[in-house]
Amino acid sequence: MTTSTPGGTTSTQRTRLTPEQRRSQLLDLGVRLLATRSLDELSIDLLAEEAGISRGLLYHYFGNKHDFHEAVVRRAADDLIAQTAPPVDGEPMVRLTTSLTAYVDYVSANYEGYLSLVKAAAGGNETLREIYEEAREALNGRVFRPDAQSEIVPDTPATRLVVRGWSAMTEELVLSWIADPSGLTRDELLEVLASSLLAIMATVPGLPES
Amino acid sequence: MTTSTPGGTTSTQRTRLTPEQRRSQLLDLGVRLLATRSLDELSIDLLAEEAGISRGLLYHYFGNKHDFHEAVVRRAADDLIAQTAPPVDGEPMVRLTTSLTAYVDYVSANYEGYLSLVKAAAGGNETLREIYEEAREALNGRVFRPDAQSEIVPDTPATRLVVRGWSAMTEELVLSWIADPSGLTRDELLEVLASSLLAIMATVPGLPES
DNA sequence: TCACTCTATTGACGCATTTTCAATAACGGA
DNA sequence: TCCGTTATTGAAAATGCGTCAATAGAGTGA
Repeated sequence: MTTSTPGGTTSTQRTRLTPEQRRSQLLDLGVRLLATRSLDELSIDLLAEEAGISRGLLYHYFGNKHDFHEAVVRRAADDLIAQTAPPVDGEPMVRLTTSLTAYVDYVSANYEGYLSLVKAAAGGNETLREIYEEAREALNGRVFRPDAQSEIVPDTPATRLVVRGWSAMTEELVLSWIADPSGLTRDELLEVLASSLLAIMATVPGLPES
Repeated sequence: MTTSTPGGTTSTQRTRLTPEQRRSQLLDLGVRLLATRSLDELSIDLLAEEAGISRGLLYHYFGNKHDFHEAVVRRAADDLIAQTAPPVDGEPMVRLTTSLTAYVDYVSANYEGYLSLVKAAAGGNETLREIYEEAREALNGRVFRPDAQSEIVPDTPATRLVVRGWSAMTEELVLSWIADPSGLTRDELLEVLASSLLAIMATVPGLPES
């Protein structure tokens, strides 16, 4: 004799949203929660409670915990790329500076979102790393110019490598600076970032004069 | 009727080690296994099987899975610091170069161990990050000189920040270079790393002439 | 205003993995 | 050779992920 009355005495009050609203809510929440915790420190229980939903609903929208994480990271990455797009034309260095400024301001404004992205990259599986790599590549690619000779940096294996390094430095600098801005103003930070790209490039052996 | 004969027919053969030996074995194994998997992809079952022990024993030595992870990361960090210690005296730049060389060679030789350290840092909880921070700090500190005026870089908030950035670049460059060494020889890489530290420092505003 | 349909949402169950703990057996000393 | 200490075990409890049939909001047509 199986009494099947889910809910029991106190019938729970449901709030029914459109799929897009719910999905969006969950992703936003995920970005926030995953900025400070790692994935396995985040229980579905907590997530569901914070969102005010049942555990089951998460599985309706995202297949499982990892897929959810992936979706969260992808949202953070897309957001980053979209909001830091460089201007289509102008002087190369001006374009770079503009893009850099947008990057610094974006990370300042979306510290949590950016952290969930970065953390996922190092800690996570192949897919997560790919999402991060893609975002990183999109940012790095702005340093090179597919067209014309107006590129800031010549495109060789060595410079590709070094730009990766500069990119890592930029990320670390911006995150650390936000955590403790004493020592540099925002503009000084930007100046250091832009100048150091050129300065570092000058140390790479065997490059044609720019 | 509860037959309580653990082991059943085939009595298992135990190998009894001293606590230090066992701890060491488990940590080494952990470093190796966590280089390619993330913590939740590593089951205690697998770990126990690889080590040739029962699941229970792991909990005797390390309280739980996370504590084990922490111990693994701490070992990797200690190892790194010990093996890349700079010479006690000599020209500042020579000491730096020596230490840098040791760093590059260490990461080359211990790619897996270094990866478990780095992955843990970014992906993990507060404690893990602290362990990484500590190691990073120990490495960065070598750029500054607590004594005398023979320091390579003056010690100010701004330079502290920038050295962090340079350090992140170094890590990224070395890891990427190991993954794909085309483009630069080992010596060229070292040259780029050392020179770029100076080059980047030159871009920091408001520093006394060195 | 009232069925009626569609589907967002739920809660309990099944399963895998972690964690606990009393029982067991290897080693060293007398 | 016996004995005590403690490294080690295995089974059972606890915890957390994932599934699924059942439930209830919200719009629609009469």
